[in-house]
Amino acid sequence: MGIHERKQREKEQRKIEILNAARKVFSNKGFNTATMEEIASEAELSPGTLYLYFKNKEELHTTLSIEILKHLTDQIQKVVCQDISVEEKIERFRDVFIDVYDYDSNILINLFHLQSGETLKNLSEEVLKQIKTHSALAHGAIIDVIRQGIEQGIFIDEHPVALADVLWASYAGIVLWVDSKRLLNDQKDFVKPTLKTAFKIISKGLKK
Amino acid sequence: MGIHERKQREKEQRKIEILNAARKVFSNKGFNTATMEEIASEAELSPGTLYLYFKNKEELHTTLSIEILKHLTDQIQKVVCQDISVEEKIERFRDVFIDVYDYDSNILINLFHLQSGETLKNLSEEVLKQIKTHSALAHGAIIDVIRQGIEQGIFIDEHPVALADVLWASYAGIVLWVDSKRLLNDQKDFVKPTLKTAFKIISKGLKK
Amino acid sequence: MGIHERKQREKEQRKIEILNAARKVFSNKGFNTATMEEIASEAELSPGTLYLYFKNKEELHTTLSIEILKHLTDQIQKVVCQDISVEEKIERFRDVFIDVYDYDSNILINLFHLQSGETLKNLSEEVLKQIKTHSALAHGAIIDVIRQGIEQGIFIDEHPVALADVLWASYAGIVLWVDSKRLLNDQKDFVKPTLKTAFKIISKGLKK
Amino acid sequence: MGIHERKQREKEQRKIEILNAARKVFSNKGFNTATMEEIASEAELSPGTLYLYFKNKEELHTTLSIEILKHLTDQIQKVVCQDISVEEKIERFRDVFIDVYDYDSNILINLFHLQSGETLKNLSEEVLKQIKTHSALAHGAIIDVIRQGIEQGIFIDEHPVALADVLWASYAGIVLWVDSKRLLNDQKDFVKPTLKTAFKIISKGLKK
DNA sequence: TATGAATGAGGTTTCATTCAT
DNA sequence: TATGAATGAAACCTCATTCAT
Repeated sequence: MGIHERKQREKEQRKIEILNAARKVFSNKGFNTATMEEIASEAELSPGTLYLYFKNKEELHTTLSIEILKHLTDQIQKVVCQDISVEEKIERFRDVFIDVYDYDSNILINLFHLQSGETLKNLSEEVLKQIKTHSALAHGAIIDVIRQGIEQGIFIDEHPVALADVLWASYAGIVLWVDSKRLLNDQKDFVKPTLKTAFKIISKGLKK
Repeated sequence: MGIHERKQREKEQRKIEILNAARKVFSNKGFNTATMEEIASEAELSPGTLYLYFKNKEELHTTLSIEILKHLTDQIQKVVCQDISVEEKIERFRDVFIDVYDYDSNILINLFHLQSGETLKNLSEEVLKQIKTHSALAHGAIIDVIRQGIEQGIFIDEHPVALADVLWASYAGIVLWVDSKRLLNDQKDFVKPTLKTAFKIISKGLKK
Repeated sequence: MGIHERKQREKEQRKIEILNAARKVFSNKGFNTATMEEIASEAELSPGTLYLYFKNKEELHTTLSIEILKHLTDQIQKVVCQDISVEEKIERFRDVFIDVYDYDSNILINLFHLQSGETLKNLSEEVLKQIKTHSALAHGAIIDVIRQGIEQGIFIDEHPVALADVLWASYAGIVLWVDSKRLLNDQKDFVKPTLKTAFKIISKGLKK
Repeated sequence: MGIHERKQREKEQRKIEILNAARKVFSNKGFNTATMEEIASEAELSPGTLYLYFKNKEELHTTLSIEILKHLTDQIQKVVCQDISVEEKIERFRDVFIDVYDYDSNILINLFHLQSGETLKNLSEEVLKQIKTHSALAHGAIIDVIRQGIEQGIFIDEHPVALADVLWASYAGIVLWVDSKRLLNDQKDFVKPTLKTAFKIISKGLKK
């Protein structure tokens, strides 16, 4: 490995460290309450260093959010390609959400906050476009599966986009909700069971 | 009516005007981006006056949120007392949400934001307690209805609290979701149909 | 005088105080080295207060500069309207410069710095337009007088705009120069004589 | 040539490269707006390297300015030694200014900015002394020529220092002025004619 | 009670300078 | 000698809150 390559890799590593620190602090405090100094301190760097890797606070936050959205989209698209039944795919969607929540619960929270109106208003047009694009991919995948279910006569005969919205939004709502309950009650272990119950109910509701 | 009473009433009236202004601004901008000056201007008052009625920005915001929570709780409790079947009650819950969203969509958005972890972390213990209390009432009402459904053998045999969580969280998630789509796409009219579809699916999923 | 009027006047007064403080500090340190805190301190105000009267540092500085430019333009235009000979008008121009320098030497220094390329680059289009407009008025007045001189066969037969440029630029250069000598040598009293000599030479050079 | 000598020469060469880059950037942006990183990038070096050759940003800038001043002084002194009439010497002064402006217009601009009060205030005592010394040489040369003119009865009978000041300051003012007009109007070609007209006027004004 | 000018703490961001490699 | 990532001090600016009127 050449010296240039090594440096490049170190730089990437540093960027990841900053993103990790930022994810932690943003998740704990939210965009406005989090401070760059706190993120720097969490990353064991000085404030100025953050600006070598990200143009400003907003870009740091958005990079984080888009990264999250990409990750989820990838996982969902993988499910669609699998050679399994429609019902199993819906179950895999559930597993994707639960896996991602397990891996880093902040990921999902952050994503769903991004998609709430309040946050959307402060983003640049260009970033909004990226989010729309990636969201469209994820939802497109879900819609495809639901459409298959309707065509096969398994699911109720509604507009597939509306059904996909319900599916996605319910997941999102449940994740936000159980997370806030976790915070309020300092309990941690009822998230997964609740998610499973939720999915079961919604999947069942989708069927004819 | 004595002069003291009249003064008291005027004071209450002024407080309501401030809350109305604050609700508008907080809903448009979010807690951090909204400024006290903006709220004062919306209420056609000076910034200083706000502090005669509310200790600080946080208290103003929280008063608002609790008021919203109370309103929803009231409506839900009214449903529970009605002499109708379990299934009809679930349908009424849906109508309550839709009515409240119709009356002021920001009310619901605000409430669900309040219940997301981000906002919760910045509240005082005392306020958290109030929120917990009122939430408990609303959820208790929903849980009761679901428990009845289970006892009557109509609903699936799961823990009623989990089912209530799913119900509530799905509603919340769907409201946030459709609201963000509304903001992104400048469309307004698909909120109610989507909500109805969502309720239909979830209610159906609850049944045996 | 009504209470509103009095408040308005106080506000104007405060604005003038800030401009005075700013003029002092900017003249001492230059735009970049001067700090808002220093200006605030000079005005016996807190930093935040400055922003109640001026949008930002740049606007404060530019307000100052345009004020200066306006003042000079006014004085020059008054000379043009007087019923005196061309040669006397040129002499009056000299007196205007000397008077303004006498009244507040920083005024002229600031103005000529504004017109140096370095400063111009950092201004907004709108402000540049204002400067161009006011400059055009002042130069227009000077050009008119010179044109009269040429028409009357008193001045050399060159393009009046070029002659006006020379006149103006020489004044500016001499003011900057003697001011820097004043700073370097801590002498004060050779400014006015030098200015007079300069004007005499240039006026003489203009003549046939 | 020994290895030590060669190294020394390389070092000098590198220093000149840095000065060239710095001249370009300072001229474009001014002292405060220019950044060391930009200068380094222009010189195709890393920021750290600049500090091997110059103690800090200030010293880099001042070295540049003094170099410029030296250059102009050299040219002017050469004129003084020539075996030509007083009037021709004054004309040569004009040519020196025009040549230097032609060679690198930024040189003159930079020099005259250095001599404006704003810049002077931020310099160390030692550097000020150097500037004073070199300025004195240039002005001394000009004063000598003017004194000759007075002694020969060609020039008006004023204090030669004042006349030299007028000459120098007018040159400086005109260069700054036409340069700012060039920037404002994106015209390039009226500098030299204006300078020539200016010199003609001032030279004529100097004569009896 | 109502005002609104003033405050000043605290946040984001820049950039001259350093130092380990 | 050369690098360039990292530093951290210091600047601009905002806005919740106060207080004299």
